[in-house]
Amino acid sequence: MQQRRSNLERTEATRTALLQAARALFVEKGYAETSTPEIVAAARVTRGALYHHFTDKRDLFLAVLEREAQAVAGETEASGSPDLPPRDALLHGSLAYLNAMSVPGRTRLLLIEGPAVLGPRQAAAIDEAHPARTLREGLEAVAGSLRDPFPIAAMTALLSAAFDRAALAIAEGADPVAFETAMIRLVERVTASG
Amino acid sequence: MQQRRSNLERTEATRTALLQAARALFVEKGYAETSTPEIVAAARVTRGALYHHFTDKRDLFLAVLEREAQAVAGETEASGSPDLPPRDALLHGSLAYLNAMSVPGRTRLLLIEGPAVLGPRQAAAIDEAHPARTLREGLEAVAGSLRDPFPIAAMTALLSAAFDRAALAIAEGADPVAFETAMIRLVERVTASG
DNA sequence: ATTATGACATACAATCTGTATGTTTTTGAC
DNA sequence: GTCAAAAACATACAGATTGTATGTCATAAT
Repeated sequence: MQQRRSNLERTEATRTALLQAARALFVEKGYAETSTPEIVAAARVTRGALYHHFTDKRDLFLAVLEREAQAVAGETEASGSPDLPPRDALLHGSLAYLNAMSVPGRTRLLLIEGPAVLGPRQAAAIDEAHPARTLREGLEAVAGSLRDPFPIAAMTALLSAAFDRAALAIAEGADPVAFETAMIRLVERVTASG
Repeated sequence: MQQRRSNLERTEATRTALLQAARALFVEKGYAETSTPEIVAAARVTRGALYHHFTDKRDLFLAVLEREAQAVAGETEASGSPDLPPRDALLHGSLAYLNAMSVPGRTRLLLIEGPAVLGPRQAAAIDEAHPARTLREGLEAVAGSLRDPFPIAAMTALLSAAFDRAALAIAEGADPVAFETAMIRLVERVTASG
């Protein structure tokens, strides 16, 4: 009755089953309120499998997060419009990011649970891997044409936080248009040459 | 050998002992990694006392948070400078807030653990009780003199998020001046009439 | 075919949380 | 001042959770 699957296939199958089940539960109930017995039950595996593939619950959570962050990166990048003037590219990317973050559960995982479970440092590192880095590069691209410059790294962090709050608010049911408008306004004002 | 303390004194004493011990441990190790046996040991009480005064661990955490939020409110308000023009008052209050948030542990409690433990909704409610409300009122005060208006509620949320990130970054060791500069720049640009 | 390795499965020890049930102070009436 | 009621604890306990240790079975390597 055995399927005669290769080890690679077995690993792949149980890992993704665990990641999907864990993601759903972490989104629904949060990290702390989700138990490993629940996760393995949903994934139809045993705890032995979990602890074979991940060092602990936190490690599983980290894997879920990295996967999610990569999905965000992919989706925003996919919406990339090449050969736009820097400032327009920045504004365009802003909306793409908010759109990518509107996938259910994403804000809770990346913006709420992540920092608490992994600590602000590691969470910031994950953010810096793409969203924050992209934003910073966008700001650098327009900074050249500004009269009085500003601390780019700091401003990147501040705008990044604003983006995240906008995503969070939209996910919580706030009016998307209002937040998109406010966010665009913010970026426009900051990057205005005047 | 009994001290013959009144019930009010007893309650007050153990409650503050618990709140102080809990605060220190929550700051040091986070909410999840702090156990109630640890807390009561540090406070020199028993778990019975804890569960007599608070319904559960989360309730104790909530009490710690509200205390901390009130301290922030008090400190920023104390630095209040009456009869300043609205825009100057806003800028002045901005720095006061960042200053108040620089008390060790405050960012971790209010900005990291809080949202994760209580959920973004309740955490936002605590924020709205003073910092966000103050900011919104400040924005409303200057909004009148702006050419094209913006969604004030949304903009309040975004700037509030930026403030919090600045506070967090400074607490993590980033250059305070850079972040204060960037933050002031942000507020100035948004509230600029042009 | 046989052995080694990877992929699990099961059992266990240590904790932790919340509750239930005692015990000791205070308090309030008499 | 005495005594009952209530508040303020203290102790014991049940249930659940985490990580580990150990055992088993499928796959891979020789």
